[in-house]
Amino acid sequence: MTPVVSGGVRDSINEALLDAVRRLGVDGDIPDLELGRAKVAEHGDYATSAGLKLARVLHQDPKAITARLAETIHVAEGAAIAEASGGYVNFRLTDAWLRGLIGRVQPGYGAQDIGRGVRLQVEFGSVNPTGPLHIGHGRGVTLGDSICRLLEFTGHSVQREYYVNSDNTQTRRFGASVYARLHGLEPPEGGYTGEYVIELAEMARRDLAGIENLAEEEAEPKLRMYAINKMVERIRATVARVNVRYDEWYYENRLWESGLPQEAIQRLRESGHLKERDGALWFGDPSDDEEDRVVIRANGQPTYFASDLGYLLSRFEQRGYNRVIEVWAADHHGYVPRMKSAAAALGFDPSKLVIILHQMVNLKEGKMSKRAGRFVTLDELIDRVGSDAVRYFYLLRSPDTTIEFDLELAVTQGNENPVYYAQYAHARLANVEATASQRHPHLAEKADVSLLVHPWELDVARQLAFWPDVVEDSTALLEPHRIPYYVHDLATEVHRFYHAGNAQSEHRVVVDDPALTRARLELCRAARHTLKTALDLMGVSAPERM
RNA sequence: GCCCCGCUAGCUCAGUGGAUAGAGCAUCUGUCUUCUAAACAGAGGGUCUGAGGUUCGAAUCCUCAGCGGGGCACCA
Repeated sequence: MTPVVSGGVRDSINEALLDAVRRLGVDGDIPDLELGRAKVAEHGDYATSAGLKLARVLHQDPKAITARLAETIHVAEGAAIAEASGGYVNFRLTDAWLRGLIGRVQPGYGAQDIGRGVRLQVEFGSVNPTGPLHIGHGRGVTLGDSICRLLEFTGHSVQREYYVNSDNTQTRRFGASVYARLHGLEPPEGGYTGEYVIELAEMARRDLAGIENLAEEEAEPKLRMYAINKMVERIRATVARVNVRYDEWYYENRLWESGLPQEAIQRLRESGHLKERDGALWFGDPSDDEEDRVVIRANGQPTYFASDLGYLLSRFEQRGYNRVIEVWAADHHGYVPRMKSAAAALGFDPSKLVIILHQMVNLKEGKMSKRAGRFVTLDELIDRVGSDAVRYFYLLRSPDTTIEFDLELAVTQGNENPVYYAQYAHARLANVEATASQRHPHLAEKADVSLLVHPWELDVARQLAFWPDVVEDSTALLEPHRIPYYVHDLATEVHRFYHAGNAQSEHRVVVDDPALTRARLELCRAARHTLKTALDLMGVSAPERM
């Protein structure tokens, strides 16, 4: 069982701050007091501009307010002391509390109960299964997976889903391309020309007896489903290589078989959101100024949008998720308002449909085109730089930033890759712990952490104190990229701590004094657990030796 | 034309409206007979694209402009 820690020291400080503010006589609305990390060491660890904020409300001198706040504030457990500085109140974590924290850090430290068992679905990476994943898709699957890991870590009940398109225009073209290859022909206009389509046709010839004798009308759906299943298998294997897991591969045709799109269309028709025009059926919400969208084409075929209407029913109603998070590449951003207004029209709260957009991944060499079959696949990328580096590299960037993927650089990445820096810190700690157990086989069970007095020791503990904040912020904003930056900061403190022993041997972890060794070991253990936990959230391995 | 994202050190990027804007890489200078040097210590490097505005306070919010990328289907 992972111990659940509810919030970090920042939450305690914030509570103490709010309490003190109320005692100043501020009731009702308290403005955002902006408690954040102090940027300069002399300002302590956390700082708030509460004095400046409250000056307006109280019509008093900010300095006076700040001084009174600093006097009044008592942070629980004596975790931090407050001091006034100009219009700011600064908080400094106390050495005693930092020492106490070390012993409380267990595997899974930083886990929280923000979700309180809320059932939600994260749908991510749902690329048309008409080809292998390329490096752009890699971003979506690793981002989605880490968001899931974060949500699970913070007490949400998460279902991870890949939506498999099977009945849309693209997959039909895919089926038609396989059919063409089966008969030694070039794929039709707008079809898929990659080598793998030829392979699929050959495999289908073996596996589907007599398929080449059927007319296209009959053969294409069979070939399509066959090829899609093969591609899904391959996609599944690829994402597994980067530690991405799905609970469900939800096929589009399943929607139609269970009548959900039909049901959605029926309801929207009744509520007046659908209208006929030019022989087609259109969706439009009279209350917004979005353009109308086709649901059923003039030729009678439904669009992907019809499926998506049913998919909304499937998730919000049939399967009853409280919240659905979708991770899309930014080229789909134009579809966001449509989906939101469709959700609203079907009677769901559109704010429960959270859509995360990530920017594209470009190759410096030139654009990718899936249909032309010219792309660098995710598999190739993993082959070249390794799973850990792939995940770290993707997650390092905010979703809003376009990644310019310099393949040459990625391939030659070795020591300059930040993933090694973090992993090395973990491996070092593991090694030190192994050395200690050899030199001191019978160490005391309990550590006397009061022996930890050096700044480089307490700075490791200080960094550990910040971890729950990072978890909280990453979860609230659904921004896993904050994690690698934290991991880097923690690794820095670990390396410094370790290096103190290189400079002077009495500062090593493993020394003659068993009590001192035991105390430092406790710090190593806490830091190692935290590094491991953070790397896990990224899907990056934490090696014991390198 | 309309919509979305970006513009921060030579390069790649962080930076919930707060104090003196950070990191990695690259460059330069030091540190291994040692618990792992894939490390550590230090130096240089900035008109936060530009102009207005809001605010006690703006890289951050608003408006306009520029540049780059993406999108505006009876494709997804």
